[in-house]
Amino acid sequence: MGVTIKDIARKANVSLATVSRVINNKSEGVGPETRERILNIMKDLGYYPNRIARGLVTKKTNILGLVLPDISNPFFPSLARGVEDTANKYGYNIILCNTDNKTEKEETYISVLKENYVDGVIYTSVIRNKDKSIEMLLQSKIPFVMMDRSVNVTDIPEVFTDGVSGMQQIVEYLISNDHRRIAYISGPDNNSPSEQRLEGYMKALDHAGIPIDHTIMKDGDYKISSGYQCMTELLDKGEGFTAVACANDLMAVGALEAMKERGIRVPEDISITGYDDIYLAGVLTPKLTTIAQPKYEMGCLAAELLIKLVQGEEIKDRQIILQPSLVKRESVVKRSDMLENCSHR
Amino acid sequence: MGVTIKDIARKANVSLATVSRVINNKSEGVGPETRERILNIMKDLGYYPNRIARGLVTKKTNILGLVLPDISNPFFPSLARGVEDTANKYGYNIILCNTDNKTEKEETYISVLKENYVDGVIYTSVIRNKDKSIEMLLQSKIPFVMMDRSVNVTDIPEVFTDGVSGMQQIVEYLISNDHRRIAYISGPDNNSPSEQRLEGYMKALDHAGIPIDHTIMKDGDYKISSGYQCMTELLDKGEGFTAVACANDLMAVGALEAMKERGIRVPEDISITGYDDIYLAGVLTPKLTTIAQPKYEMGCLAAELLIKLVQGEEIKDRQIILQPSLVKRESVVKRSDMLENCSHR
DNA sequence: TTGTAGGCGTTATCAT
DNA sequence: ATGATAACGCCTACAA
Repeated sequence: MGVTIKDIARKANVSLATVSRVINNKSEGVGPETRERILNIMKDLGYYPNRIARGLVTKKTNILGLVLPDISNPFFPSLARGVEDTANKYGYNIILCNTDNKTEKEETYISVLKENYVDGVIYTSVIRNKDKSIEMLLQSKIPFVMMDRSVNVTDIPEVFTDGVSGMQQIVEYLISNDHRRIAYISGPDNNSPSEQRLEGYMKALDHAGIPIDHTIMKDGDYKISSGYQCMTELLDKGEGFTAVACANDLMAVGALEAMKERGIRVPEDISITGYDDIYLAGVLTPKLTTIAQPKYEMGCLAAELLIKLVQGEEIKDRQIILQPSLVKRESVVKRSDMLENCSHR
Repeated sequence: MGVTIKDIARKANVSLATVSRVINNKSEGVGPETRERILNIMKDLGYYPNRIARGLVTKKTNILGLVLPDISNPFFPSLARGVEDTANKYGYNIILCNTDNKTEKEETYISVLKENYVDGVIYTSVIRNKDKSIEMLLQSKIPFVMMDRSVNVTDIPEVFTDGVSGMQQIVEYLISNDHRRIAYISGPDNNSPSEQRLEGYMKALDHAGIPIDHTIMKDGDYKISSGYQCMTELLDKGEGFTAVACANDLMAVGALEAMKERGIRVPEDISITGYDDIYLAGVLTPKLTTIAQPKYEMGCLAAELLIKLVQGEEIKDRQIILQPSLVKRESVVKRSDMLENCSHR
């Protein structure tokens, strides 16, 4: 097939070893002139190393696995881009795997990744503590870092953003705008960010001395449709809330839709907030006030951490927690600025 | 490291060859009982094949390269998901590469992909006809299919959607709504879809006997900011157009923004159309009338085609052209329904 | 500085 | 139905 190290060795009248040395430019192991000659021949013949063969002996493939729920979910592309960019920067490539949050697919992919002898994997999984796929990863000794979701197991490297702080910030912002009855549409209960955000919501209310009212809290699943659904229920049965905090932007979109259909104006009648700051948050009407996560950066940091792990570097912090930030736009208004006598019921 | 074929051979008291046979379950080459025994031992020892070693001899890695401009551009995730899903279905994995439309990055990635001996690549590139990276691909004999963009070189397998038909459809829709002065915000000139769409625009006008007026045509680059910029110019200097067709949704977002700032109402004052039907088209206000491309399907078909190529199947159509479809929403209105005496100047 | 030779884990071609 | 054994392309002691 392609030209191999052998071809160029023959043509240069040297041994395979010598060629190999110049390929991996071992500092001083070859005479400057032979090196030159070999380099030229390599260029002439259009030689490029066979990473497969190399991998077989070095046990390194320079490939990283990136397993996440769904690349077509607007939240993940930035993360993926971040890991790809930094992986590339360090000479690694990434294999993309979509799991749809299905444990089964996760396990299958982890297996495949192992078979491919990837050097490491970046993992965004539904798993809670020690799940099977984590166990597989652990015992296979392949380095990995959890991204975006925490598994709450010490010693497992992870990078994610502080969800309780994020949600707390935005709910406190709502409170500082004089809202007291703040409804909540949560995410699914199978992942840590969702849990953290709920905790942040409760913490904010607690700090402000506002009692938790479960009648204005709904369980969503991060999808637009569930935002719509939850908002509808809230509108039908919720008692006099003036604002609603959503666990992600997508659900806010659905909620917005539900309100629009009923002629409820945002933020004049009800204020709403999202979470994630995906790209559509800024183009909605009204533009959505939300919490921005440093997505791209998270991807970069996860990759960086993983690569250090792979290369056996000594690292102090195996847990990187990023801080989210509030981005104020148009969907929240002070309670005193709300339309006076509006009843949305 | 891991347990190898050798370990299990020893434990089963058979030769490597026999084990290999059961691994690749060669139909009948092993006695049913030995097969059974070997299978069990494999399970016991937690054996999984080393694809690297296998690849070295078979020259097959079961890995496909997916090179596209930018996974964080809302247009691509669906495509990527499509190829990943079908690749996975056939037992392939994909390596993701982001090129940012930079020729240099494209070439680098093609090289890397070659070094990794991927079995094939799916390529979304800026290249026009025979560019260097295509040349590399061609001479390296690795199967590839162009996706989303056509290179206009016969014999190169490609799957894309018919851009002239798409734009023609939507402009004709505008015309059927009695619009005669239809502005156009084009895409960058370095890719075929952009060219095709422009052609579709002109064709539609031509069929309707409407003269092309370059004063209401602007060159954008597919980004939100350029939609904003072009619309601003149009508003400043364009003469009495009642509708504007954008070469993609993102630019329509920018254009919408520009109009909103000036208090121009859409579609009451001006109708607008997008192209691509990305996620946000349906959540804008007004909801954007646009052309939908079967993105996910395109990814699937591209992968399917590539895999056939890889597996040496005989294929009749090396070019798959998908048909886009008009999705009518709220951003276009009949000219007679426009606000009477409005002047947006 | 350079060459020899063994081995990485599998598959594949012969034999047996 | 099985077993030797030679590749596959490269790296790496160990020699020279």
